[in-house]
Amino acid sequence: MELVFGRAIDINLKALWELGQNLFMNLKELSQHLNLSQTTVSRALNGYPEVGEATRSRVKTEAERMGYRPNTHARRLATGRAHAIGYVFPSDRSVMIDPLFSDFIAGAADVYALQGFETLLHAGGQEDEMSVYRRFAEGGAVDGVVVQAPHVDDPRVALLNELKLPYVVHGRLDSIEDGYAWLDIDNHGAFHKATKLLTDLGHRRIGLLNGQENLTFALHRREGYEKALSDKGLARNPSFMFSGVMTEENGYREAKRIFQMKDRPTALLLSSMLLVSGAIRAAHDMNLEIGKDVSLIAHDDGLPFLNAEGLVPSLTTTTSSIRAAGSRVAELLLERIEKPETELPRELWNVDLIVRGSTGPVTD
Amino acid sequence: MELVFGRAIDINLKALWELGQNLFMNLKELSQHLNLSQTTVSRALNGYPEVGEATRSRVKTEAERMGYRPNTHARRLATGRAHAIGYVFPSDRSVMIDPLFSDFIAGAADVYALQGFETLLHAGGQEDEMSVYRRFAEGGAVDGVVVQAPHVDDPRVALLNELKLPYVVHGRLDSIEDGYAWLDIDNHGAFHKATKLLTDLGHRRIGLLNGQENLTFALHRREGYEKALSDKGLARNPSFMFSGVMTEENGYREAKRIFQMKDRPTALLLSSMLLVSGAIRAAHDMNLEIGKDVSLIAHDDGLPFLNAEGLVPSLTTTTSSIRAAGSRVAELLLERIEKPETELPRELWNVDLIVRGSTGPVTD
DNA sequence: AATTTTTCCCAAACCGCTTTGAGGACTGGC
DNA sequence: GCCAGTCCTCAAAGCGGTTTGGGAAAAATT
Repeated sequence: MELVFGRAIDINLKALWELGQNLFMNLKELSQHLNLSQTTVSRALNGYPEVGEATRSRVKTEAERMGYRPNTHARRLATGRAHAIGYVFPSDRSVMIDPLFSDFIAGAADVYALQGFETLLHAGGQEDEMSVYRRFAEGGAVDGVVVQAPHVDDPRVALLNELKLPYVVHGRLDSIEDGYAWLDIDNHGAFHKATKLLTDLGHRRIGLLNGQENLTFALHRREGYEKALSDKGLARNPSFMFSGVMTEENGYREAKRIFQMKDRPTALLLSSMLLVSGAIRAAHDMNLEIGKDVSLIAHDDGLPFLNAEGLVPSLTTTTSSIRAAGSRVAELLLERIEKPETELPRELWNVDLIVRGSTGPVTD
Repeated sequence: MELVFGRAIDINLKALWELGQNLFMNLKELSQHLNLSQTTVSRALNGYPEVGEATRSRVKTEAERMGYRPNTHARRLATGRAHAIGYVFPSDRSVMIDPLFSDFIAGAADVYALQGFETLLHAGGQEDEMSVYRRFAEGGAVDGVVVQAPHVDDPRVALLNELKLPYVVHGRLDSIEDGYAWLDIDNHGAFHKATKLLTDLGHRRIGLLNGQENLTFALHRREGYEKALSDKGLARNPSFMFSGVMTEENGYREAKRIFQMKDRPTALLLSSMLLVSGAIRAAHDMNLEIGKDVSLIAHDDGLPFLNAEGLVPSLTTTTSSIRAAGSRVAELLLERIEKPETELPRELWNVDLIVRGSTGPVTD
């Protein structure tokens, strides 16, 4: 009787043990199971040459079979590499809500996953943004960070330099191009090109619905626009311009305001497809035919759910995929982490002007 | 000569050491600096009662002054808690590009940051999605995960149960409500309500532009819609319906297709504001006045850059903030991690129908 | 056959933190 | 003056990996 009872317990314990085993097999257990040392098993799994091929394949198949996964944190502690990239969202909410960022990050996350890196997101909370970077760097939480939406004289870059945490900036600090790693699109050139197309078509009153101009990308766009105007001897008219968060609503309100002016602009530049939705609505309201009564050029970040070519009439755009930029920034950052001593990457992407149906000669 | 040389080296080493010190002060160094043991310092910083108030405040101010940050991975290894939540994006790209997700996660990330949790994003890569969950669980990379966009009989839930990794599903598995933690909005009720409003207004031909119906939220919406139709003895007409990715483009194409039918629907239900943009464009094309020639009701997830109330005419919607859902899911998940033994949360949110200007009586 | 080289494997140290179990230095009560 | 009871503090043992510095066996060289 007692024997039987004892056996029952034995079996249960065994089952329990195997359950635990399956869920959390660690290196020690695996190596015991294989009659090898932890060293050898570790080396076999990580592809070190010191271990024989026969042993390696035995270890690998057995590790696979037993469902062994090395503990992330132990590995990171031992190697000193986090295998993670951080994205810190500015506490400024207007940036956070921007769907551009999700696409930018989506492009990057793909690259990271391929390299076995994780993507760490930090948004909001009561912690100071700068302090998050500090913690990331000194706590070894990430191997690098991406700086998004830089503004003029952004303090983040100086901090990251001090912390010696690898980073890549998506955009530039005003006009400074030295001393930090960046990838940017030629916002100045794009809006210069776009404005020039309009002036060449005879437009003399051209409006601009822009993003927040404390962010450099928006600033550069305005500068490109103003440069093209002054090239033709045209004065800028502040009442034709808007700078703010790029939402459908702002697009509608501002486009409508501008369209209602006595000497209204005959053409409009828009910094985002979201502004376009609103502007088109405003044009419909006022019975303005796009491409005829009013010409439109927008910057298209290639958001997959908002297609410029599909609009009626199709939209003339300066086009540059923000998703592709996200991927490329990720690649550059991984390179910097791998070889910190190599030259700082500075990559300026040309932006194509694609002329479609929303632009036409002025018809005053 | 040699002495001087030696001194120069000394100074450099000292400077170097202090540099390293400032960047990576660890617990050992801090405790030596304070003439205390690591235990005491650790306890002082983590608020354990075994340490005197005087000592604690001395430790805290000094740690602050020296810029000490505990190493993330060491802490996680020692405590066994990752202090991180994982979000795995389905490899299906059509989901990934959805701006709804960024808002959902934005809401959550805020909550996590407040609790000192990090948000881990995994998207794409060559690794099998299920395998990512395995790694997250067995490698201890995260303390829990959020399951997004569940589809009928989603395999992820079974896997997570097996792995014993805490999770909360945003949505439900078809009609199953037991055996897993979930938060969902009443999609069935919302679209039933919306459809009923239309039938009450006299509409008898009502179209539906829906999301992908292998996802339960879309399925539930269709069921609510069909239920309301059959309540009135109306038959569903498959040619009035569309199911697919919710983009502006699809909204335009499908709305136009439907508006061009001989006996076109007099009202349209839309599953997303993105579809609305396209449908409005289609209506303009066909010179249909919204709220008069055609009634529109959309589901509004409260995307900050696409405002239903701001449209002209303002849009009748079923409204539920996806951002708020993201926050609440985060809270529930943290609770589950804290107290795994408590009852599984099941939270069904009511959805308000807000009647605005885009719906009117039928005018055949 | 003796020696060198190569191949394969191991024990132990280490990464930086938390936590256990114990001990020294104070109190206060008798 | 002695003892129990607090209050603080500490040394050491994990957590689960990687990496160093050898060492034994097998293969190659002489």
